[in-house]
Amino acid sequence: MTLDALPTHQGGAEQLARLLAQALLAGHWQPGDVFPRELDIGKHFAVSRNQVRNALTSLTAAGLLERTAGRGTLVREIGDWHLLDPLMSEWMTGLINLDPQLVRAIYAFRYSAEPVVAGLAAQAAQAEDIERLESAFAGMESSAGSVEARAEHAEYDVAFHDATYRASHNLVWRQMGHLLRPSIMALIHRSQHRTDTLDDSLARHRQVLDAIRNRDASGAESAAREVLRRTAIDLGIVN
Amino acid sequence: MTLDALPTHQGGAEQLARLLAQALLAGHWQPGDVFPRELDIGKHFAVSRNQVRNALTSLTAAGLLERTAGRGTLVREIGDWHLLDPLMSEWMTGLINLDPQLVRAIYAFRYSAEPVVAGLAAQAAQAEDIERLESAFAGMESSAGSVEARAEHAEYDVAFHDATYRASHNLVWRQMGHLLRPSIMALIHRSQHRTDTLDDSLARHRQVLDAIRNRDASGAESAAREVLRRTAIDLGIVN
DNA sequence: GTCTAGTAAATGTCTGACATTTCCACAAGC
DNA sequence: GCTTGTGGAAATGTCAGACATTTACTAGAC
Repeated sequence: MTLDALPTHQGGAEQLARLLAQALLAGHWQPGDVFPRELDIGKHFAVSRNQVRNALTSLTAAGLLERTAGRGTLVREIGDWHLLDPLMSEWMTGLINLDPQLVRAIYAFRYSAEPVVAGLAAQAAQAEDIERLESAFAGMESSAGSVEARAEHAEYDVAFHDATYRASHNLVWRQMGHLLRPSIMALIHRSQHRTDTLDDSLARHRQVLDAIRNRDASGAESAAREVLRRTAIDLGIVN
Repeated sequence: MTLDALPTHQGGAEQLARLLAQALLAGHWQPGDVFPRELDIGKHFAVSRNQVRNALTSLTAAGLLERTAGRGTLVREIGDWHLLDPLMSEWMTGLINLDPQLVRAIYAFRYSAEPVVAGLAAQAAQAEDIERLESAFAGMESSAGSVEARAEHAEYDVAFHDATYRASHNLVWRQMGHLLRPSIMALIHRSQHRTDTLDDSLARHRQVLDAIRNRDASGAESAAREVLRRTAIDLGIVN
């Protein structure tokens, strides 16, 4: 794999890191491949060696690359990637072609975790948390009708789940929710929402909201599970 | 807070990053405080500005610091820390004086998550997973008697929990377990194990192992909950 | 008083040189 | 023939200095 296939670069080291990372996430290089040298990258994108090094430092920190003085830069295998690294999370945003294996793993995680989180939220939610959930749900409702508002609907959907994690009032879960944002977005974009299934999805979200509002922990748990069952159907994981 | 209270530094930028990060994790600086300037740090530890910048880049990536050209470096509040960053995980290893707020948050997360993980493990565990759990438990048993084997016992304890996460056969949970390693270690070191409580802890771990071996998901869930109740008592969170 | 220009101080960036590590080839010695 | 050592090439790692950019503060003009 050469650099020629990549789009032209514009901006600082962060942009360059994002560009290279997404190329790696899309599988443009195979694990074990040697990555281009610093000087070549710098020459190709017309940036200083400093910028290249800063970018490569990020990719290395995320477990995508392995660098050794004298040998060069190697591409690591998927199992070594730091999926929960915030940088990864950022790079995955807007990336639609996720590995199917990864999609299933993330779904399975959410199916096991999110009911618990919803239960915690029902216990710990405060007024502002309820407000966030309500406004996200209202956004989902208002953007449910039209087809062109699909992106907007996805935003509100993600906001709803994020608000749920946040309402648990646990530092770790909250971060988890933040990190899962792009994954959830990818799942939503993969799931084909027809209008009838959309109504069903809305109804299930509403039950989560109501249960949290009523401080009904076990109700929130089962409602969250129902939301994810709906997601599974839309994803084609089950029928 | 000045730099004078910190131990002397020896090694590269990673060592320096670790040193500064641990000082931050221990709460030596308050959120909002200004962090020492690059040149001062370099002078104090007798390292080049480059090393300092590399170290500070890591701390910034982990959400510990916020740097702005012209203003300087500020310490961010605990809610902004990237607790799930692998770097954090590394820095927390061997650190016994964790922020109490952090200890409670991590414990609360484990109390909500680990039962679910144990349940998944009971469903998905394969022969090698059971083996890992068994050998970890055997190590815990053999090192339970003597006082001098306390560090060894902690190792096996951590290995047991790690094996549980791994047995869930979910990529995300597995990484989660890996990231939680140092936190779990810190929790174990904080908990004062007397010999009588240690027997109790062992018995509860055994129940988790048995439930997973018998593919008893709900049994594993409640057993894992019991293990964490024991931990809570040892931590002094509850009586 | 208020706005503005200027100045100091901090982080960000570029550049070139040098250090260190690794691999490879080639030759010497047993 | 096999090992061993030695040297050079190539890659990343480190350093030092100058310069750029951003920010906050201050002094002065009006």
